Amino acid sequence: MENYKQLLNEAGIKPTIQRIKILEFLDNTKSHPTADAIYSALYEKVPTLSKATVYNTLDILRQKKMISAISITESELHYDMVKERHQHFLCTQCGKILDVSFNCARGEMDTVDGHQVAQHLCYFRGICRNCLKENASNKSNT
Amino acid sequence: MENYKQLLNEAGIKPTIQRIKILEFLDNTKSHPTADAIYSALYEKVPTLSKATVYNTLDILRQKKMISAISITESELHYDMVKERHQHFLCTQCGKILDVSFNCARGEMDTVDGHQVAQHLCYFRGICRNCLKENASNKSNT
DNA sequence: GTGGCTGCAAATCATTTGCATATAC
DNA sequence: GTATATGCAAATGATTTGCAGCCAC
Repeated sequence: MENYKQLLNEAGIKPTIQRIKILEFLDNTKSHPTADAIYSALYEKVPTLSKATVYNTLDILRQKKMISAISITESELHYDMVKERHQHFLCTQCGKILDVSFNCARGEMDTVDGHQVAQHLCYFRGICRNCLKENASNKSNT
Repeated sequence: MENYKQLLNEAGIKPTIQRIKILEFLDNTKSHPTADAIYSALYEKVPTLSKATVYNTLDILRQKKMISAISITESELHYDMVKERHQHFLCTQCGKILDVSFNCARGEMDTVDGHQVAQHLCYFRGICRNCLKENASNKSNT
């Protein structure tokens, strides 16, 4: 926990228990949770936590580029701790959002059609390898 | 208008005046409007139009792959008539969403990390060339 | 006539805001 | 001690839903 406190301090964010817990949670999950999922997961440990604080904290962490938002589901935002460059894959069968390693050949480009690119997002949708496997074994059982 | 009627018929969608107008509007704008913008734009021409019908129509057109939704702003969805493959650029200064021609080297790939890719979305954010130009001329005037 | 489509209003869901209280330094 | 953060509840904004009336075939 000291780690996260230090990270927040370094970013100039006052390290309250709520913020530490949210950052810690994001760092230790691969599930790309929504604000609501974060709230639900932390509510037991920090019973006074409010959703407003979760949204507020997510906004601050985003401003400081410590986390990023993923809009792949087109309904609510999912959050991810920013680490190595990676992209996201939404399985349209199980609904999971997975990290995929994919580097666009022109991923480092700084202009497209004369526009200055600051950020480049890439999303994939399809069937994840887990569902593919299950589908295959279900089929063979029939 | 006959054109759009025919398009809808071919897709197996009953061509009501509301649906024809929405499709026509999407085909004739480059602004990637939101559901609300479509409603506002058509309200004069089709005064009985309701937002429920707009949302409903957009969903149907989307199911039939005649239009696509763009979640680049992360708040509301914008809509686009599906034509040649292109990507989208959000100008963080003027807020416009522009089409950009960009083909990812691996854009045609059908798997990433073993997951079967059905759809591949790419979004860019930055400053559009128009704003860049204005910024430059404002600077030189100072 | 009947089924599907529309329009209205109410409901829902994610997110934001206002404000009084609590907390960190 | 003071500024800042939190928590609650109400507000907002996008989207969805239920349902009665309407229209096309």
